[in-house]
Amino acid sequence: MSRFWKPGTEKPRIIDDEEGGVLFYSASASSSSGYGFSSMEKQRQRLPVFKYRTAILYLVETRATTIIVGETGSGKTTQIPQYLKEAGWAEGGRMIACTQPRRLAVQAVASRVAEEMGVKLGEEVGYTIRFEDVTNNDLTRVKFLTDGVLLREMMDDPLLSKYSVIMVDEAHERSLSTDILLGLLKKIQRRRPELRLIISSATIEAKTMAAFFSTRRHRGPDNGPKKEPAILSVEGRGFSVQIFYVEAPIPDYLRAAVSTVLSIHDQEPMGDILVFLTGQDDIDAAVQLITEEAQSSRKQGLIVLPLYSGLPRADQDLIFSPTPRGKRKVVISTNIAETSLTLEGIVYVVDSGFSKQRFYNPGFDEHQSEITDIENLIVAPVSKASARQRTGRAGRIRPGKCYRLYTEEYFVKEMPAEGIPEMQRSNLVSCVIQLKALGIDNILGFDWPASPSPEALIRALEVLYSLGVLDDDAKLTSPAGFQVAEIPLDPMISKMVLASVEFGCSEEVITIAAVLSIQSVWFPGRGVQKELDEAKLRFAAAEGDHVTFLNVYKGFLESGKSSNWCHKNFVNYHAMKKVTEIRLQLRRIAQRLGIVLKSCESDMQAVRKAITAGFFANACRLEPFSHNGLYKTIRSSQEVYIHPSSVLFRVNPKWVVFHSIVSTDRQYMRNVISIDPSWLTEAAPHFYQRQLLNPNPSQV
DNA sequence: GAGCACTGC
Repeated sequence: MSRFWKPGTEKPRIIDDEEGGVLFYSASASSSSGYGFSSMEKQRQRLPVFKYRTAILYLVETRATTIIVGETGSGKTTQIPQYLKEAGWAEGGRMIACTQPRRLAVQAVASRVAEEMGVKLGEEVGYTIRFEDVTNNDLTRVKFLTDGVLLREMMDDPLLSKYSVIMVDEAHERSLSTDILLGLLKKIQRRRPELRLIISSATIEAKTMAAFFSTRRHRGPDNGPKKEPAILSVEGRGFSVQIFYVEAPIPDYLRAAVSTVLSIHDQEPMGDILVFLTGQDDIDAAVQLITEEAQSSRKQGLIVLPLYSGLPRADQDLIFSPTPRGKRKVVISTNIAETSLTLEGIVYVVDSGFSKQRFYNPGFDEHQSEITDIENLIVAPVSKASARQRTGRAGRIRPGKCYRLYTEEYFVKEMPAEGIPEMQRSNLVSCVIQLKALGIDNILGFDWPASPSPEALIRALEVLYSLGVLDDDAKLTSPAGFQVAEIPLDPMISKMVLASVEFGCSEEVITIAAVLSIQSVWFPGRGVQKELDEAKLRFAAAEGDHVTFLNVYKGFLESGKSSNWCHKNFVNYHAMKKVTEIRLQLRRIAQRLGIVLKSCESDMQAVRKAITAGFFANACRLEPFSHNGLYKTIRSSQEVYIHPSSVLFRVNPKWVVFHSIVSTDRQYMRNVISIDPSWLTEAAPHFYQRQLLNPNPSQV
């Protein structure tokens, strides 16, 4: 392999900070390496990361793990994989991998890199995301993929042996799959000392990450790479953003945001405004208030647009249309604009300091009044890291301004430095089964970048045990456990799919599984509620929502997958296309697993039994003499109601199972199907004892 | 008769 620093040039300078074996590297100010003359090369050399090229390659060669802290615009994501390739890390049939948390980013980065390298996408440079594998086994040397896909690859190749370097990008986001991946990569490193890791993060939290990867206690052979990770900091290329705080805490961030927008419009030069609020309700209200205020005070030139993921596609696209001359665009957004979408042309950011965050309470205390074992969405303060990210959105085209709707004292003294990793805020059922499938037996002792609570892990193990996926020794059962792990769905849905074989309705249940893994089959939008309700009635099935989905899917197929048909029936065309994609993938996996694909035609009892086999833990009984539709869960007697969007709303069958709960002032069951209670004991005799089911037989 | 931050396989 070639050497990475040029012979005769100065060796990279390394400064030891004497803390935990972590090294900081400081690049010499200029880089004189004259290489490449094309304009593409010149563009590449102008990126901030370029002057660290030698340093990065030096560290990757000498260290098992290198942590790169880089702000946006540093060029690290597109350049580092190319540096590695140029330095020979993809020689001898080996590959360089670079992971991203999101599909769109994978596609965008891969095509950019292919373009810079002057190769056809899918050959030397390729990418893999769910449903799309644009790689070539013989040719691809640099591969971009989502971290979820890399995790799946580990099921076939647990040591990821074809990769010489794996770069995990956006690690600061601490997503569930990034954290699982990091934990597993650390394990792989012990077995494969030649494997190099690059962890790329936007925040200084890098030190925590370095501590995680530091393995000085287990000294390896002296000839291998040094085990202590190095941290290298690469500056970004954003413009400066001036930050303003409120002087005293404000009671109502919605109104404060509205008035801030109006005064920016009054007093500041042209430039678009991005406002971060928490959710659809706040955003729609703010859009209306700003529009009204602007009209009543005859302010001209404001284009106010909402932005959240539930918005119809066409409305989302409005955000990207260029602002007409003399106008000012105001985008009111959830934190979708913090990471997933980048808006160009933003000069002003207004940050409420809040976002909706998922929290999970595994709930073992039976006396607590709040509902447990449910993921909840709660409005909570953001972290400093998020606040900085939001601020940075104002400095992409020229120096900008950021208005924080909280005090500087709050920011400095009270705002947490980092958000809580998703691992510590989620139900871990999927996560645990993935580790089990990779042969990690001691889940409680697994070395996580951020340990989840033992309660959450135990709860996940319990659920998997009750599904028959884990045995008494907490090992995957065969074949059910291995099959459930192989199916890329929530384990309860996967179990439902497996059970459908015995009831002869796998074709129908696979459709239901696909629908349950997307947001909604219905077209979003509150303005057309009445029409949507009427449209739903055309498909409504007495059995419940799952059978209703089958009717929608059937109609969609009979229309020839027509977008026009969807439009007429208030069905979301993009969602239905995704359903057909997921369905195809599931059919392929089912065939590989030897699952018999069979339709039960109109036998909906078979379908309901299969659903019960996966979701028996979500069984509920209507309270006797209940006049307002109060149900109680069988497992823990928690009070729940059927959501008004369900076709079973006000129908209130005696026994139901639900797919999920939305928790507001009440707990609402979403996607509900009526069942016969005897199916519960058939599906999970160990879980339901007969006496629990029939405390009062006369009322059943 | 009510309300869904955001990803991903």
